Amino acid sequence: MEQSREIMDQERRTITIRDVAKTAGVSVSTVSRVLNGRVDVARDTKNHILTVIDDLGYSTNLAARSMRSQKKNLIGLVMPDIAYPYAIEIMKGVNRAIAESEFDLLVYTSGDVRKSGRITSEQKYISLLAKSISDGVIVVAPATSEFNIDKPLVSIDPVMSNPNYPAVHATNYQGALEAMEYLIGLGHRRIGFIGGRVELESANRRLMGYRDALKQAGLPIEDELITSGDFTTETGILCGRALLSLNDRPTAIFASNDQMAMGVYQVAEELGLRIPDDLSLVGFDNIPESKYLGLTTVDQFISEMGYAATQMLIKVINEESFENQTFRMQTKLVIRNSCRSIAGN
Amino acid sequence: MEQSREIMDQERRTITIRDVAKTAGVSVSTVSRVLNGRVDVARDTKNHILTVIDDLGYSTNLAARSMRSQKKNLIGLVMPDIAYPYAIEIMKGVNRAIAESEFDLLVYTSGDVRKSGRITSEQKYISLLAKSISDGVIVVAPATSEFNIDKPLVSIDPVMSNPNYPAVHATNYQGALEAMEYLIGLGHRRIGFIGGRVELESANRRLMGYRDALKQAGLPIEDELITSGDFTTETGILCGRALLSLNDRPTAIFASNDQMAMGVYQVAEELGLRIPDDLSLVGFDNIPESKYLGLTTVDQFISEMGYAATQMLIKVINEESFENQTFRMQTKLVIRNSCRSIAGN
DNA sequence: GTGAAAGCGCTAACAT
DNA sequence: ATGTTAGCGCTTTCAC
Repeated sequence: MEQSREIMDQERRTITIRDVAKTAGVSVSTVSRVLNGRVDVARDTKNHILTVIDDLGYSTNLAARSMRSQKKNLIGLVMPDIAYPYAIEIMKGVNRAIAESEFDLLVYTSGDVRKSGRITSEQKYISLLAKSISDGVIVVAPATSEFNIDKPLVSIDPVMSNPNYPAVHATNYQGALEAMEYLIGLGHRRIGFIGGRVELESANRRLMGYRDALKQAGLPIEDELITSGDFTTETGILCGRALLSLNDRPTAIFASNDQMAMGVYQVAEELGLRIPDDLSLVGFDNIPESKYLGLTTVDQFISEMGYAATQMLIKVINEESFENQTFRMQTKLVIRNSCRSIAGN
Repeated sequence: MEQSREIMDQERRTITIRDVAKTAGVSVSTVSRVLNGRVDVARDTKNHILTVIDDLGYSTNLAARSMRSQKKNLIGLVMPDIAYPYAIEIMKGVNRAIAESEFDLLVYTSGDVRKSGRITSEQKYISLLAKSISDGVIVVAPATSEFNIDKPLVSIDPVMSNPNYPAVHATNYQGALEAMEYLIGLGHRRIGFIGGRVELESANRRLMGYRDALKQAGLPIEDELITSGDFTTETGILCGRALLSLNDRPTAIFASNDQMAMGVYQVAEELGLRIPDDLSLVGFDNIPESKYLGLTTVDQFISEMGYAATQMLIKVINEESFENQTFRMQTKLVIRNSCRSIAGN
């Protein structure tokens, strides 16, 4: 009985470096040296300690370690939500860069954008939180743009165009412009637009591209053709319905992301409109799903952005330079499903 | 100059609870009390401290906090890789449960299964590592099955069927059996099989389902019809090629996950075989991609498994009971593309 | 209601 | 080559 309780206690308690030291009959620092691969430890001592570590099933307490040492070989990725296609693509790219590196990855999320509001300046909180245990952080489209810069930070698609830290974003304006020029070139005169959340720099630049393309072509900018969603398929449906139920229905729609374009796709189907034939539809983002629908889209190489951001961050970490550089991913129009030409109408 | 250097220094240094205390003219413990929402702090003091915190842009160092306190409101998800469909589905489910809870999520990955081998018992390392900063951990298909149980742990699709911690897995055997019965019911007599990594319990149970279904139907089990991949599309292609180039080509193929089934799909296309008509193809997992190909598949509700695992973990954390329960997700055959019936041949 | 002091598990000087 | 010691930033008794 005595013994079994002893075992219970032993099982419950966390095994620390001190337990290892005691069992091995050495000091804590020697164990620490072995743990951190220092060379100044006798072979025998080292082997013995390794055995004890294995026997006891000891493993480092990351929290304690990161409090003391600088290099953690860990990169943090902070996202408000990890379940939408954009986030997933980012993660794929980050993941690839991580796999090629000596770093491991810690993705931090509160699971839902809306939950972020709970605690005052949650965004700041989670960012710092991740920083406290990692060597640097990648932040995706943060709600706030202010950070305590005591650790390297790279931002993907930041709210502001010139933040005071390195950033990666796509050539949103250029991409939208090209998409519009493509549609206009096909003869479209009434082109609907579905925008994204207005507080985002990227969303605004896509809208600017839409407007400028029309202007350049000498076409009118009509308010009824400009709708706005929040990048989800649901709002794509809503906006699609609004646009397609106009008296003078647009002959083409440019959605500022693919998820919303997919919503339009659905609405068009409901209304009996076939997508390349009855309505020209272009999206933005090129998420995997859009391939299956044959969507024409502006590829901003999301996963490459994640990859680039990670590489930038690693570079900054290793060189300890906080240089404020911006990487612009070139967008590209992917015509999978050539839109209907109505030239001559 | 003096001043600017001072500012620099200030910017670089991390702002700690002591800075807040000093600025606010109170003790560290009072600040800590406010931070943790204790009630025994005077309103005025509290408000003042809150202001200072905001001014200084202070935020808690997670590492330090988790060293001292028990409740961290953080759940860890440990995965070898986060970029393949299965992992993504798990994450979606976990994410949903997290969004509904008071917990936040920390996903830990080394980015690549292969990298895991680098450090001795890396798997144990990362698991403990995540545990040291979270209240509990969800582990997905770990290479090893031993863990130090000092924190709640739930495993999804563990290697062993009866681990000594709560686990979630699908009814793999039953699912495979049903898929096979479906194909056999359509009259198929030569059904190819593509298995998964043999060290995984789930893969073996799917193979057992295949074998038993054949046995029950009085059909021979032929070695040349049984191939094995590693759950990637590439190996699906390899196995598909092998099976479809047999002299006596199978009329149906059951792949033990959808990614491999997609590989077969590709091979079939290359060979000019149309999928429902010339070859019956069933997968397993029901990842989003399979919807677009119209794949018939065994749905194991992956994301629900992530959801269930998270809920189980939260329950265990809150009740502090380490009960060893197993949750079995019922699989379901999803016939999207009814396979060719050859009854009567 | 608030402060002083003890430590969580670890690493990094500084000793020896 | 190894041990001793001083903290990292925080929470938590225990005093007052």
